[in-house]
Amino acid sequence: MAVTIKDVAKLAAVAPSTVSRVIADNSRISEATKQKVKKAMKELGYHPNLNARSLASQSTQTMGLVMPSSGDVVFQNPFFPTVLQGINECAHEKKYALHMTTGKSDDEILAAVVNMVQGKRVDGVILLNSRVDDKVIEYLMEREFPFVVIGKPAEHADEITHVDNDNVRVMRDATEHLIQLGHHQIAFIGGSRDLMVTIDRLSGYQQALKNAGIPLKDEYIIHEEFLREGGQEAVSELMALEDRPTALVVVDDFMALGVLGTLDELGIKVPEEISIISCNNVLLAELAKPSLTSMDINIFDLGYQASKSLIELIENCGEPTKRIIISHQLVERMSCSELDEK
Amino acid sequence: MAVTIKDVAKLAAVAPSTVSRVIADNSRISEATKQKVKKAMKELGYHPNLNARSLASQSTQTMGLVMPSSGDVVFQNPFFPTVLQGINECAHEKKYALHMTTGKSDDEILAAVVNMVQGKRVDGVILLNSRVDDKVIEYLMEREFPFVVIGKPAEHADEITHVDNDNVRVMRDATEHLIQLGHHQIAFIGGSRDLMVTIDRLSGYQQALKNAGIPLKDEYIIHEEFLREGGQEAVSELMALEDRPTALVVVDDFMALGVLGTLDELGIKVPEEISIISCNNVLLAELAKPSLTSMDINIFDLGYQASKSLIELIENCGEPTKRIIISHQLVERMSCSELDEK
DNA sequence: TTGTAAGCGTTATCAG
DNA sequence: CTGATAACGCTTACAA
Repeated sequence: MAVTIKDVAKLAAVAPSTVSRVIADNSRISEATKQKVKKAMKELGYHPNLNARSLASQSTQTMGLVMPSSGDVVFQNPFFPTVLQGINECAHEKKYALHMTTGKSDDEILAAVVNMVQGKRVDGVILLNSRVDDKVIEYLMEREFPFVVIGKPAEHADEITHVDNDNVRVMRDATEHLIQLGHHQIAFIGGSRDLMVTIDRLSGYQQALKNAGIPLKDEYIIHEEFLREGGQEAVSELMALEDRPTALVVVDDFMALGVLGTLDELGIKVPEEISIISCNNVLLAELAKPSLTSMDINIFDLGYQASKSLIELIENCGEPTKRIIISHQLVERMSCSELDEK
Repeated sequence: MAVTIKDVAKLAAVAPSTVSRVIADNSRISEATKQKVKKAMKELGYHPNLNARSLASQSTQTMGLVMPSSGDVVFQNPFFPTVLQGINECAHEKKYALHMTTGKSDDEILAAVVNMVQGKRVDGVILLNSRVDDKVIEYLMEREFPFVVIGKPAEHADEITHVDNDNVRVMRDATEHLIQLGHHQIAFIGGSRDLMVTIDRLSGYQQALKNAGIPLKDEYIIHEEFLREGGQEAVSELMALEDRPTALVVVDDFMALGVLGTLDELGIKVPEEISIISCNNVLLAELAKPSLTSMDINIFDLGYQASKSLIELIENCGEPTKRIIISHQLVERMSCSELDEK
């Protein structure tokens, strides 16, 4: 049995409650006893039992992280380590710990969330992925449990605190970059249609074309079920079109890497024959060959701000629901070139 | 205040302890009351308070994960999501939850570990990276706290339960594959010299050459400080050698991707002019261009077994320390070719 | 088979 | 400023 607050109290010849006050750094306590108690704590190597504390204080100083289903390929995306880093940094500053949850299926994840919420293991929750028809969101809203989502929630977006990029602008900016380089035939490659990112980015792409007076073509819009097999064919078909695109906007670096591979197999040179711009700017973008011009969406900040907002939500109960937008910027590399034919 | 065991007891007209027994699925309890209690629980939407339970039972059903320092580039390696997936799967089967820890510095991480261990937030710990002179290991050993490490611990390897690949063989097999393809001039590209993986894999490389009667050359051994800047030059120098290697073994797919990039800039074709084989076989290997022949080290299993061993360690106190070796196998893709010059 | 009651290690509410 | 003492919600002997 470990050393408890009582042991410390005994050694310091004070009451347990006094020790507790010293730990909490309570104002009304004489410097003398404070030192005495601290000395006793050091001497015994005291460390508070957090379960007991949580039980008594009804707070855990812990936040729950809900990852996407681990079976999902998205899970492999380097997006997550980075966002985690941001979350952790802010959590650490505010002395919060992290409790994690994944699962093979959505039901499994929901069960885990219920368990950590009702089990009082966490004070709030960060959702790292929002999907259409999300049971977890539904559950948390119903219980009025503090949570924030990273990305835009598919439903009730204005009742839910979330941190996101302005994905419409992200993609509009990306597309405009291509347009400025002289491209008119620009195709869009996105992921699953019921991801909000995809939806927003698609609309940004469409806006940019519209603004530039370039007609939209259905054949220029592809939704691969995220990398792998399917993508290959889709890209091949795209390149087989007689008015083959001269440029591609891709919603994700990881996906762009796959596209790059397919293009290579088809013997199409990037950026000489076709330009590619993608989004997120993960480490991969730099390593790809050619290195990818990508829209940096400041993933770290996404995590940091989410963490920060959650803590605010937890600590000041009346906190209004917020929508926090993280900035983005173009990072030019080698995958785009000017179109100078005619 | 949420619904407690007492509320259930009252509704079911039994004692709180009876409810507790039903939850624990205690044997000595009549089917009648069991049903009665279960009904009451359902009716009230009862969910146990895990902090209270942990406090009373001195067990948390939670394991702590210690990630590498988040500043570290290693953190970005797709290795982690996969290993996490494995850990989670087994944890889930055994009804364990996951508590996570990262930090910017080693001290920060150690502090977080101390906090979760002494704070009794976890029953055991999995270390996802072992470094030389690891304070965390030192701490855990001293306290005799259950933990397992993924990878080989730098010190006390035979007193520490760990799950690892046979990295010497992994790299020996990789190198032999190249030798079978007719290569004699094979260079080694590894990461930080004080990572056990690097050390083991280097020695596997050396063994393979020795066995084949191929002389070792110092100029053929490179330790990039993991991708980025440094690596570029190192590879360039390597390729500037007059007896330039015809093949490369690389310790990590991510790193290999960087090498591929550099090679491309130098205008050297893979696999025509040089063959590359790497290790780990993460999703990336498939996506690279050319796709990478890689040694699959079954990362998922690494995580799964670590999780399993930790739980054994926690649940049966007398458990002997174990060393678990996960198998590996060659996955051939497009980055290696037969050497047929003369 | 079930109930009673004593912890588990804190915090929090009163008094003093 | 400090000390009792009652929660917090559950488990677990020990009785019955």
